[in-house]
Amino acid sequence: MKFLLVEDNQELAHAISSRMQLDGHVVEHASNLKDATAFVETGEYDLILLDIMLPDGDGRSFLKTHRASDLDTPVIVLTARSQISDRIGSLDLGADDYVTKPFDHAELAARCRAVLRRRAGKSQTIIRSGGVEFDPVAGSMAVQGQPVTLRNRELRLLELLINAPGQIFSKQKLSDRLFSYDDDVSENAIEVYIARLRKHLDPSDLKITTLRGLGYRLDNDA
Amino acid sequence: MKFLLVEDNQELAHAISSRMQLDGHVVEHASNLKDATAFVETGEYDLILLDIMLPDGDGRSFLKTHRASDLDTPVIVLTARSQISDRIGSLDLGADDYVTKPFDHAELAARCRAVLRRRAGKSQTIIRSGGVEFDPVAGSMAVQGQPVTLRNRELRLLELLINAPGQIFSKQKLSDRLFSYDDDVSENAIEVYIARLRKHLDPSDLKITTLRGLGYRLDNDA
DNA sequence: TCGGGGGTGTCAGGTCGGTGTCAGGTTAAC
DNA sequence: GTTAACCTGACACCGACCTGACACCCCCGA
Repeated sequence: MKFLLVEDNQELAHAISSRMQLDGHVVEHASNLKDATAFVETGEYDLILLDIMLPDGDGRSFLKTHRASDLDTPVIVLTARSQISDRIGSLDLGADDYVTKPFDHAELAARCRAVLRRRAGKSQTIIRSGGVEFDPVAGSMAVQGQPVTLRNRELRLLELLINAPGQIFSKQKLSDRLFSYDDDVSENAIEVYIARLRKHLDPSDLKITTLRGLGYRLDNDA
Repeated sequence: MKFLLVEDNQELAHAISSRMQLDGHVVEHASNLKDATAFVETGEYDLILLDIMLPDGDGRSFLKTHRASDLDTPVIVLTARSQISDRIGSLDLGADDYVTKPFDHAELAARCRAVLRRRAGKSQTIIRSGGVEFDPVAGSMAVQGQPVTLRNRELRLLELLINAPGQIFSKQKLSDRLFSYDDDVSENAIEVYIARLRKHLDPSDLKITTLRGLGYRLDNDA
């Protein structure tokens, strides 16, 4: 997927784009409205991440003209916490979702996935695989029909893995997605969560395979 | 499907119609009651999205004459965030559903689908679930047949939850929906209202589940 | 203008569950 | 056999959440 990030804070912009690249997305970065407009006119994007406060104007005006020109690229608005009115107003202007700064990168990634999924026409968000039903919106899972309550972290870990079955996730990668910068956790934490998730998945056909020195992978042993 | 959108705010109108077009619908747009009447007399629509506050009158009068002339096109009313009392009348006048601004476009789309789907039967606004009868217009609720009077905030909270049962609402989302921009309330306020609503729902099968770190969810423990 | 009352949000104290760490055991690699 | 990576049961901590009490405010009637 190709994203356009419109954000004037260079540091934050770098953090976001590197995080998005972890997910395999291509990110192009504009620091102001002028550049953003130029980018949109010349390229096609799957998603736009739009900061509201920009040096040369209000992000909402961009959003407005963007929608007015019949472009239907989904937009997620980034706002500061205090500017609640911005979030609400931007929804009216056609934003697909908003995230308040400071935000968890894991959360932003989740929102992006949700928006893209919604846009793909799949209003059906429930993922079924190997005897597991997973509903990220409801935060619920059922294994062989039996409902299982997952905790916050377990949920997010499962969401990561199940969205890319068969892919190898290094512990570093998982750690990056599950935790934010400032809290530095030991790699063992990941091992623990993998174990907990494994227990939940035990009755199903989904197995988490360990690849020594490489990471983990979700497989379907049907 | 062919929709008629009656809305004087041009930006919002454009946002809505472009969104609806994404879903493959044709949208015609009237900015006032006069135009709306002309549209309805000349064309056939599958659904009407009707703003209440219009430059040349109250949308409800349009709704009334519309119903009086035996047209059974479903109508979804768009109202500003306000007291329940403001909405009284619109559903009595034959609206099929209403959405309060500001709204998620995804939510509006969902309401549209719901209205069109249940159009086969009768227009039904009272929600019955798990021993609870909820009438959002009258602002009344009954648990196991016993009438319960809810306060304004409790009503709006219940309304949010019951319209999307099984979905997780973060505290921030609930806060955005329940309160307006200028008053910034602590997250604890949400917790308090959840508790108050829980007490009311106690005799019923509807339970509000806490998902630590994620939010709340309305479940039916039938 | 005053007083009352219902609705509303805050606060403080308490509870409890998720969370990450640790230590010791197990397994794979060489 | 040695080593490093990984697994896992137990545990303590911290913060999210709950809740009873309270102060505030707006509306109403006197």
